[in-house]
Amino acid sequence: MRVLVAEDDRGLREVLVQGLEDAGYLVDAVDRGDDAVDQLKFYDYDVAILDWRMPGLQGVEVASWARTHDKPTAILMLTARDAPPDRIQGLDAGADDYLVKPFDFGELLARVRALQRRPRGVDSPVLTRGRLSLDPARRQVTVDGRLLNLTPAEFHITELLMRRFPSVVDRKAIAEHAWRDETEPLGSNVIDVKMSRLRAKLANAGVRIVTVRGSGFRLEEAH
Amino acid sequence: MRVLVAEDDRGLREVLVQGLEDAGYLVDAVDRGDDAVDQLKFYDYDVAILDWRMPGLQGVEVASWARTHDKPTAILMLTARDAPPDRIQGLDAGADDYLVKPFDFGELLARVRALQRRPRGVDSPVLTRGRLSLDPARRQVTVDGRLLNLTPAEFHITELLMRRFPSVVDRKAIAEHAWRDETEPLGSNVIDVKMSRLRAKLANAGVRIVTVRGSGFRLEEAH
DNA sequence: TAAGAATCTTCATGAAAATGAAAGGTGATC
DNA sequence: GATCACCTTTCATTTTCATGAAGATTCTTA
Repeated sequence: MRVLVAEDDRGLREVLVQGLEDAGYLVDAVDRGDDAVDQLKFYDYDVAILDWRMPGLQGVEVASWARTHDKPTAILMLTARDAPPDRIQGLDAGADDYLVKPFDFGELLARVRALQRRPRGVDSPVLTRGRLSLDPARRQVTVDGRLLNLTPAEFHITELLMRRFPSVVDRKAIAEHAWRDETEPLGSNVIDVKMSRLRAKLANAGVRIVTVRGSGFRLEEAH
Repeated sequence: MRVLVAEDDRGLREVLVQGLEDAGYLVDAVDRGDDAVDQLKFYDYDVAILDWRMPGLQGVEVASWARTHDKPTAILMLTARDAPPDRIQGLDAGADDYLVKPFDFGELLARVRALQRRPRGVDSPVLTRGRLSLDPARRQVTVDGRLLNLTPAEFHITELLMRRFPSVVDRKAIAEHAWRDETEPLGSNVIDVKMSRLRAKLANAGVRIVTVRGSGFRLEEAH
């Protein structure tokens, strides 16, 4: 398992490197944010431990760089700041976890283990497909920056189709994710009606809802 | 997106439910660990928020149940205990994240969003034979990238033949996999009809359906 | 609190696709 | 060459899906 440590405080950096190596990890360390980006360019790290504030680039900036460049690396942010807004910013920028300094080293190891355990893909906080993008935090859907006006149900369905892309999403899953009582839509044709409306609204979004007869629906990038 | 809340403190539970619903989630709430397991059995939640200690089953126990039963749900643990050893135990039991009470609600939402990004399950293994390939997740079959238009029954049969390759698949197995009531096709010649149509569609797929008289059918790579 | 707007659901209708029964043909096996 | 298993095509039926419109419900706002 390969781990990247980006921390400008020399003492802490050495503690991290030593401790992680003792725990059996292969560790590379840098002391600047831009150096961290360079490392991420060339190596596939399982986990990157980033300090919140560093020379060069901030931790958040490194995180969102990694996300926008589809890096498979899980990101653990270290921060001295304990104010929630900062943490939220970190998480929404694409960090997978964070830890407030000072921290217990055993806990850091546990969090690293938790991060490497989940097969973490490369989902940026904002889902994008074709010209369409969906921001879960803001609950907004845009096409080329132009805001789409979706109803709650339509939003849920769109989010589900985007998250499951390119898989087929069956009616049961749609019912579970977009209705409080999931038995309700299954007896009627509500789902079909929603799909019809959604298709109309997504008409020019570089994306298309394909029906898979007998199975469900699937999102497809329009050619 | 569907979220499960398991928290025995009524006040906190209601705050969670209300806040999450305001944020657009569909929320189910229980106040016991064993009830949480029941819910997880029945629904595909995207995220489960579990209190550390609850009547019935502890949060950790629910987490490890979910893990051993391959549930796609991401788990966020709530704990009043701030001692590192406990946190470590929670993470190692299969929780994906945890939050120490009292917490900032905005941070909880950010963490839930981070957990939702987690890609679910295993990637669909694409079955390939000859020029033919079948993607179970997309429910589509292609020959050299060209999309084949198969009916549900045809798709099921193709999938079965490919999975069992190079074995012979008997009519009973075909009936079981492609029909809801597997006794139905056995009295008639429906299977033969399907096979005929399928053969036509697979004509140029580098693959052939061979009849094994008296036994069933088998896929064969065309030479 | 009541009016108005937005959203959701049901209904009706039409179209498209999939299915299964039937009938006649083909080829292997004894 | 007779029989049996399988093949193929046709066609009527059934299932599934799409969509417009209207009524019902929920939410917002005055």
